Amino acid sequence: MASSGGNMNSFMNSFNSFSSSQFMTSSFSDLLSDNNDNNNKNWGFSDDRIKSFPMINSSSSPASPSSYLAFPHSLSPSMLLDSPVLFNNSNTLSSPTTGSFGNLNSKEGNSRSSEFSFQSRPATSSSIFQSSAPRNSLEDLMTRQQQTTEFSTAKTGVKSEVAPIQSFSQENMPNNPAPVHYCQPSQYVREQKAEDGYNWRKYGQKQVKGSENPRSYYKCTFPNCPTKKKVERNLDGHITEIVYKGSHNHPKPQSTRRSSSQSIQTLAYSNLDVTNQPNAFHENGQRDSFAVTDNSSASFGDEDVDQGSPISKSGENDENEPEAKRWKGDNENEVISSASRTVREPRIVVQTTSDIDILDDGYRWRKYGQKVVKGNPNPRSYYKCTFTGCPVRKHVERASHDLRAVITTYEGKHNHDVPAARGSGSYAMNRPPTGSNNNMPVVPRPTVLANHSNQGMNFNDTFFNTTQIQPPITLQMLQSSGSSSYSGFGNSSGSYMNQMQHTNNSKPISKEEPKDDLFFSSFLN
DNA sequence: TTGCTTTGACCCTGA
DNA sequence: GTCAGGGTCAAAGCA
Repeated sequence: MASSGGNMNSFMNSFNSFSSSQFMTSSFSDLLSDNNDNNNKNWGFSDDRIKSFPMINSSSSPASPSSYLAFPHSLSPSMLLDSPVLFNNSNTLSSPTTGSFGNLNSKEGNSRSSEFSFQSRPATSSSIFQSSAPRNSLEDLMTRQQQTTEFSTAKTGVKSEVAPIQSFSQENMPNNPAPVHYCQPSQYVREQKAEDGYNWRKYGQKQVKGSENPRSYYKCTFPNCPTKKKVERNLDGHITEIVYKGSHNHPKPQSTRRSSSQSIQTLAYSNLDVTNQPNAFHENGQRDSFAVTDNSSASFGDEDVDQGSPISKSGENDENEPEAKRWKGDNENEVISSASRTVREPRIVVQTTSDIDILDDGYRWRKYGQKVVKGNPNPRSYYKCTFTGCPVRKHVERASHDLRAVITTYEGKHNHDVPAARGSGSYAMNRPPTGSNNNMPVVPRPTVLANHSNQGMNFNDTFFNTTQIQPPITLQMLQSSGSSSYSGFGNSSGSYMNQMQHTNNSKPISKEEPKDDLFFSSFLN
């Protein structure tokens, strides 16, 4: 566990290491295989593994968007669409994470194309689909990985329940020379059905208000499997967004309909989250400056998970939360559950709605109050740790400026270990999004633990000093480089990464005025 | 016959 | 209590 997260430096190094050049020179299969080696423990995100994931090239260049969008000719984005991203990292802040790039295939630039929400998942599967990745590599990968890796969609936004993913169109990517390959709608649809290896049955479709894109609802056809997903397509029939709900309670079916192309292993890049996740803490109470949370890392192979990995189990025993709640992702209770070891200090976590489910700290909480606090029209839910005698409390509220962002504040520290039911040590690190199996799509999402200096302090009587910000990155943010703290993905200033810097900063950061630069810098150091 | 999609209606939840 | 919106149900149709 300790290693799973690694420290901030290692993380950043990983990022740096994962320069575009490296990525470009490494075959996709190689990357996957490497990840596979550790998938049981680190889900591909342990220290070195991170290198395999081109999150953001911190130092060099604002990552050209193109680098994230290029796909091998043989690999159509559609193949990736349904894949439940697996980054199961456990604490995935899943979501919004997704940083998925929807509509990559949309040349016309449909309505969705204009929205790019990186949702805190800078490193997306799309990253892996560098044009350099030869088809052979991909096929190899499939063969070797045997469906162990899932690729979050490049073409669509794949997000876990909690993670809203949005589209990422070419036109939104300045200087994007890399061609985006996409298949025709028919092909797209066909492949879309099998790309994640599971069988789905459509049980509904609806026109959602505010969007011209119809939303389709699918259920996993496996008996008693609670997994569902909703898919939004634009008028052209291209998927603009996919949201997975729940987790498969069975191995991926050895479907005969899976053609070689369909069997493409999707590599899920879940949130690269390093948040106040439990994972961030070592057994001895020390915590890394940076930890990759469940959400974050790349979780690989739902099969691995389903077939005995601790992760799958953790997902199943995840409180048996009602699906509906997780699906909506608006129930703060869901937020609570991650495998954190000990809340060493109060902290504030800002994450997107989709993250709610994933913001699981491993402890059990009981809601004891709710109220609207001045300055924020959104109600603040209050929770207490249910462990007898444990003084820890936390409250959760949505940011007034962005409903997708949830601010979680911890008070005090646990005087006990993480409830066994919540998972074992590995669980802490690899635990999939709440209630979900590892197959939940999660996007890598870097998160940083803030305030090392506070370590060891007794926060029992006080609320927080640290802030963790994991705001969703939207196209708007990207486009408004000047005014937005999230502006410009790949832009050294004001990017999502910048936000990450915050949490690493030793001094408290107000949520109102995130120090983006600092946040970003932390990854570079 | 089986399995899947379509689609209008119903249910639930929140404002 | 009412309304609106999202999610789900289930009958009908299709392949």
